Order: sequence, then C-alpha cells, then structure tokens
Amino acid sequence: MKIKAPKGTADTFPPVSEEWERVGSIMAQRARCYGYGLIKTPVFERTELFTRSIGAATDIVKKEMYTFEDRAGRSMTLKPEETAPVVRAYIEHGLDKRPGLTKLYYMEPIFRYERPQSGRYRQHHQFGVEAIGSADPSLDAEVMRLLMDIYAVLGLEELVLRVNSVGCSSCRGAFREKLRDALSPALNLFCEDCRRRYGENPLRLFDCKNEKCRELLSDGPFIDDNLCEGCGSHFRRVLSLLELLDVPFVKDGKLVRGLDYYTRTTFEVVSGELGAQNAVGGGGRYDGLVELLGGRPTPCVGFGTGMERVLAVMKEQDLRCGMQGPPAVFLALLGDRPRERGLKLMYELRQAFIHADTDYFDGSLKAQLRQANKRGFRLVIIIGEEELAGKSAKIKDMLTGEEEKILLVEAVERIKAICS
RNA sequence: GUGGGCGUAGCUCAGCUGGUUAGAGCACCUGGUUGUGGCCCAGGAGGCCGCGGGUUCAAAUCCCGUCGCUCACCCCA
Repeated sequence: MKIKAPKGTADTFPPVSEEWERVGSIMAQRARCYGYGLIKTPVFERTELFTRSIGAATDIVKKEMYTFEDRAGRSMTLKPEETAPVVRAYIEHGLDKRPGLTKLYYMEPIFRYERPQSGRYRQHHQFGVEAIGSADPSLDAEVMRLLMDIYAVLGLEELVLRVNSVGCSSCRGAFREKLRDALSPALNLFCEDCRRRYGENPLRLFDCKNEKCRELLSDGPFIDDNLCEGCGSHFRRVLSLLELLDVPFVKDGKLVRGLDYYTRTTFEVVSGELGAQNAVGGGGRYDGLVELLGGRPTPCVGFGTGMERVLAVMKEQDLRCGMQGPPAVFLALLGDRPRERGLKLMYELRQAFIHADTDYFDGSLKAQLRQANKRGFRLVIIIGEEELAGKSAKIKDMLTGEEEKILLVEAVERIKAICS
C-alpha cells in the first residue's frame, strides 16, 4: 500500500513551485517598500498561546488545532495562525519595552484540522504583515494599501475590499446586547445555526449565507453605527485615508471576523472566482493582544493573505508569474572520451553561473536533442569523437537550428557572450 | 462532525442494461537519417479496472462494506 501525503496537504513541483517562489518574492519586495522586515517563527508553539489569543470559544481552538504532547508532557500546537506567534516573539524579545513601531512580514505554513475542500487545506501558507506599536489610523490604511498593492502588482482583478469596525471591548459589548434585543422578537424566523450563534456570539449572525437570515438582518442594527466616540472617529479617519490613498473599498457593517482578538478596523478581500472559500486575504486591528499575552498595552494592525488562494485566483485569471531566466545550455555528448571532456566543460559553465545540464541515459544524439528540445533548452553543445579530435564543439541554436563550430578552450566565453 | 459526486494506463477520460486477450487522446520509448530536435508516419512499453467481501457458469460492469479523492455545509486564508 502506497503512502500518500496527509489529507489536505499538497506536494508542489516545478513549474508551480517556481510560481510560488516568484509570487512570494513579489510580496516580500512590496512589504519591504512599506518598511516591513522578515520575521520567522517556529511551526509549533505552546498550546496556551492560541487558546488565550484566538479565543477558547472559537472554532479554531475548539476543533481545528493540531495539538500534541511533546516527550516532556507539554502541550504543543502546530500554529493555526501567525499573529499570535509574532506577538509572542515581539514580547519575548522585549520589543514592547522600546518606543516606536515594529513592522514585520512573514511567509509561514499554517495548520488547521478541517475537512478539505476547494481553497481549504489542512496545511496552507500565509503571507502577512504586522505593524505593532501604534493606533494611528494611517497605519490601518497603509496595511490595506499594501495588501491591495500586492494584489495589483500580481495582476489580480475584480477583488473587493470590505471594511468594517468592530469597536473596542466596551462598545462591542454594548452592541452585542443591543443586537440581541433587536433580534429576539424574530429569533424563531432564523435558521438553526443562527439561533445557536445568537447565544454564543451574536455578531456571527452576519456571516450566515442563508438568504432569509440575511434579509432579516438587512435593516441592522450594525456595529459601525454603534461605535463609541473614540472608535467612531478612528473608523471615519481610516475610511477617509483609504480614499486619500486611492484604495477602493466597500464599507460593510456586516463584516465580522472569527478570531476574538480583533478590535476596531477589520477587513477582508474576496474574489468572485474562488468558490465557497472566497476570501483571499483579511486582517484588522488587535489593540488588546499584546497586553493579553503579557506585554505592555500596544496597539497593532496587520493582515494575512492565503498563498494557495492567491495562486488559485491567478490561475483562474490566467496570470503567469514565470521567470525568464538566461538561456540554458544542454550538452549532447557522444562516446566516453567526448563525455569526459563535456562533463568538464559543463562544470566550468556552472561555475560561470550558467544553467547547464546533460543526458544521463546514454541516449543517441537524436534522443538527446529531443530531450533538450522538450526541456526547453535554448542551446545545445554537441561533442563527439569528430569534434574532440579538432579540440572543438558545435553550438546549436534550438530556435533557429543554426550550428556554429567553436574551440573548446573558448567555449565558456563564447556561451557567456550568447547568454548575456 | 454532516451531506452530495467520483475512484479504470504517468495525466484526462471512454467502457458499466454482466459475456473472449480492458480502450482512446496526451505524455513516454524505438524506428523511418552510420551523429541532428520540433511536424508527420510506423511500431512499442505501460493497468491486481482503489481495497475486501457477496451474487453469478461468468463482475471493470450488479450488491454490501471499507479506504481515498472531491465539492458543499460549518468555519476561514
């Protein structure tokens, strides 16, 4: 019986893996322009980090974590998100005790034990940023500008940025009660799930996809109309800065998020080309998290975007991120002595940072040329007994079919010239 | 955790009202050129028809179970 990759995981080969590299480097490059630097954190953490930050009552913590005991009996969890680990590292290294802003970006694997479906995996990868240390609304706007900027550079189209504010701990609590009061008379008209949400977390009712439930909620009340003074003015400022920075967005009072630590600004970017799992990115402000995890009160904002989903949208929109490397060289070597000389030349080419490869199956010249053609090599160097006797080689251009005779001692220089 | 769809060659799939050696396209290999790719032609290799059990003279085909994949709910990137 064959061993297969675990459910919900994927193996990735060229050329798709190269697409990943390219997309990742574009994201990183954009983030660096906005002042962010790379952070790397472990794939597993103490379990408490997530139960405390994400919220013990959330689905992620209740049923989606890969949790195990290590050999010393400590409870560990493969990270189901990256914000908490970044904040943990930030506090652990004393960064909260210094003034100023810390801007970090990451590209990390994320693990959630869910039933896989289109766009949802048990191991996926997120690129994200965290701006830690300031409540300035221009940071909220900047983070969203960066996210949309990344999508634009990659060529993604028809994305919708939805923005909301879920307020702070005080105004959200008040709103939750107001919402319950407003809905209680008509509660029996809602679907089963919504009636359950009503008790657990009424804000989640806004997430329901059921047409009827949506209609019942269409008249509000909405959280963004019920913010306290501070949260309200912060939100208005964020929205006006988005306009200033030419970020198209839709204000959506129904947008709520699944992690407890969010405060004030929340946002999500959805694509119409992704099926049910249509969010390509999302994020928001989490002003209470640093303190919750034992640091000094520190306001923060960030986003995460799913690599697999970004790649999926790119595929749907037929976008390629292929790299156009320098022309590669294939060495067709015929016979033992020509092969020895050719292997040496191949080594010299590689030393000169030229992509060079050869045949390892003792194929005929015809088979070797066919292989070179199929694998997309631009140049083929042919060395047989005949060439070797004259200390020469043939260079064949696979596009034009033309051949040129060169001296072996000049081969590297000649090929470098062609490649440049 | 719940529900639907699907498991046949490396890939995409046909065959499934049961009936000889299980097919196609793409990919792969060889030949058509004593040492010249792509196109074309000819040939070739490649399959416990997911696995286990049952019905039957006979099962890729029908039935049951199981595993896997997939889509959706839930939730989220």
